[in-house]
Amino acid sequence: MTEPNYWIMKSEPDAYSIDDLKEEKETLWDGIRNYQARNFMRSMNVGDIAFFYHSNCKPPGIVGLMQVIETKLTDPTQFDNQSKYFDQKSSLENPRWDCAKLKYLGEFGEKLSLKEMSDNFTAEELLLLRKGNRLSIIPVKENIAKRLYNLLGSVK
DNA sequence: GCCAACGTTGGC
DNA sequence: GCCAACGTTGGC
Repeated sequence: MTEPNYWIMKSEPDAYSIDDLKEEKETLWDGIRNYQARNFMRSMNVGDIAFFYHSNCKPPGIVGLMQVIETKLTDPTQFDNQSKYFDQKSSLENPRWDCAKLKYLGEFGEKLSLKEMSDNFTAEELLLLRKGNRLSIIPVKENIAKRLYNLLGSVK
């Protein structure tokens, strides 16, 4: 077994929160409509670890941990014209968007807020962790993941 | 509401 | 391919 890759995956808790995932146990991470984020998701492997980040809330920060359990799945919402993620330019023969399936691993005792992250990482590292706000999926190097673990403690 | 830091679109 | 205009994300 090779070492897992680490990721930060963002979601607005109003749309989908760690509590939702805890209840469902696993979820299809669909609705990604940014090519760079999609490509990151395509490079995920089963067994990879993802930090669940709550965005657009007070305070924003990392709240829990997930694991990739399935990859290279077609995102069904692109074909659903009732969905806000419907993509007219995508076709069944040549789907444009795909997604991964994630399972719940646990919740951290305390949220690691963006403020605390900025206190513990250099500006350059923080930029990598946030990608200028725009990406909902971000790769995390192993040494950074270890430091996040140290700040977060273990999941419950 | 403001702003930074992008991505996307479309005319040329 | 260039570039202006516009859209999006998300913190503050």
